[in-house]
This record gives sequence, structure tokens and C-alpha cells, in this order.
Amino acid sequence: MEAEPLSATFAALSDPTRRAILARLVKGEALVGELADPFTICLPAISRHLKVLQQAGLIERKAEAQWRRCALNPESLIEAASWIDRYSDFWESRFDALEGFLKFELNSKSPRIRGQQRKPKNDN
Amino acid sequence: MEAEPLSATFAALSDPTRRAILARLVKGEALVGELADPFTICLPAISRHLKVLQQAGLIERKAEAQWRRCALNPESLIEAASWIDRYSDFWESRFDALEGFLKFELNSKSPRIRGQQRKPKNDN
DNA sequence: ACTTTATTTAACAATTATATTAATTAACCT
DNA sequence: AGGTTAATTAATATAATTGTTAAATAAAGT
Repeated sequence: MEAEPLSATFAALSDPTRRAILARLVKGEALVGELADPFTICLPAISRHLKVLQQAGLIERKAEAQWRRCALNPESLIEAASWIDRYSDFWESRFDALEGFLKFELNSKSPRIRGQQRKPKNDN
Repeated sequence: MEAEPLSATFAALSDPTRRAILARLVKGEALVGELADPFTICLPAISRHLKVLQQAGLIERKAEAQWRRCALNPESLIEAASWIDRYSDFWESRFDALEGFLKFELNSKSPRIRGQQRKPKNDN
């Protein structure tokens, strides 16, 4: 599907259905039908999502009679996390600076109730 | 482009050209032309990649005369890392188990030179 | 053998993504 | 004003993704 494993991994993670499937699998192994249950899309669509996840190395499937038992495979996730982590030095310092600035702004200008939500700006 | 910010972020990361651009930007800000330089694809293609990165919140662009200065924006990367990190308990334990198994295998069966590369299997 | 159950594959349509060339915008320089 | 430079947008072609329904595979139950 994708020559570069990282590309395949991130592409697999870019779909909310597939992320939901992974979120389900972190709670334990499951059969295809069980995984399909919460979704409104048809079974073949789920089957293809599972194929994408498997080809990205994110899950494993083992046959049990007519069932396919699916389980998380952590390795690809580790590689994806590792790639992002190479940027951690950069963005941690930047994020700390942003947080510091926000704290200053909020304390000096418009003091707020403790525990109130504070969402950093996101200017896409 | 994508309703869910996480989907947009992972989709943006799924392209090797875009990852290379981010890797360049971690070394410092750069103009569009400078970013395009290492690649063989045409400038409009790069421009669109930058648009995807910006809409995913991964970079910022500020105008300077006829130039556009691009810089990393760590927030989306943090969110992507956070998502993956929710699985860390699961896969760290699994990975430790795998590493332990490999060490045992390698020590008992085919002891190797210290520092030699050891790549875990990847059965996509 | 026949039917049911679980899942995948095939065939197809609709949407989205990516690259190219050509045209456009916008600011600078002389 | 006219030309150059930097970058984006438009138009277009092609490929990849995602979903649907219908058919196929494959094992189990009766």
C-alpha cells in the first residue's frame, strides 16, 4: 500500500474510524464483528479498515475457525511516536513559552476562576 | 479540509515530503523557496503541501514582503503525540516483553557483537 | 449434503489527494 | 511604468480512498 512504513502508519491513524478501532483494541482483543458493532458503516468497510491497520503494522489478525481475532501491535505505534518525539525538544520549549505567556496574560488582565478551561489559541 | 483536527494532523504527517519539510523546519524558519529547494517536485506542489501542513496546524506562515516565512507550530504535534501516548501503557509493556524475549533468544542462541544493530521483526 | 455464520473479495460510484503547466497576485527594483 | 522575483491559484489529469451492494470463501451446525 505504502512503500514507507511511517507513511502507512500515519495514514492509518488519520481516519477516525480506525482510531476508534484501535481505542477499542487497547481494552483487549476482539473479533471483526465485535469491532464493527459500534459503527454504522457496513462490514466490508470495516474489513478494509482492518486491512489498512494490519498493513500499517498497527494490528495483528489470527484466524480462529471462521473468526478473525484482532489485537493491537505496538511496534508501529512506537515508531510513529519516536518520529514525533524527535521534535519534542523544539515544541516542548515553545509550548512552555506559550503557557508562560498565557499564564501571564490571564493573571494580569482577566483573572479567571480556578479550574476554568483554558484553551490555547489555534490559528489554522 | 478535515473536520477532526487529529485526522488532519495524522494525514499531514502521512506524506514523506511533508515530513521532510517539518524535519527541515525544526532546524529553523525558512522561506517557501528554501523549503522547495531539496525536492524535485514543482513549486505549486510544495505550496499545497505547506497549505496542508498549515491547515493541520503544524506550521505557521507569516508574510514578509513577497516572501512567506514558515515556522513549526508545536501544538498539533503535541496533540498527535498525546493521542499516541494514551496507548503507551499497552505497548510499552508489550514491547518490553518482546525485547526481553529477543535478548533471551539472541543471548542463548546466537550471541552478537556489542552494539550491533538489532531490528525487531515487522510482519506487515 | 444443506444451511447458517463470519469474514473477505469484487465491482462500482463518489470523493479526495497529488502532480503538472499556465495564469495570477503582489511586492520589490530600476 | 515595466520587469523581476516569490508564491499562490486555476485548470486539468491521474491515482488513491472510502463507502455500498452483491458474490465468494470457509468453517461450523444440523
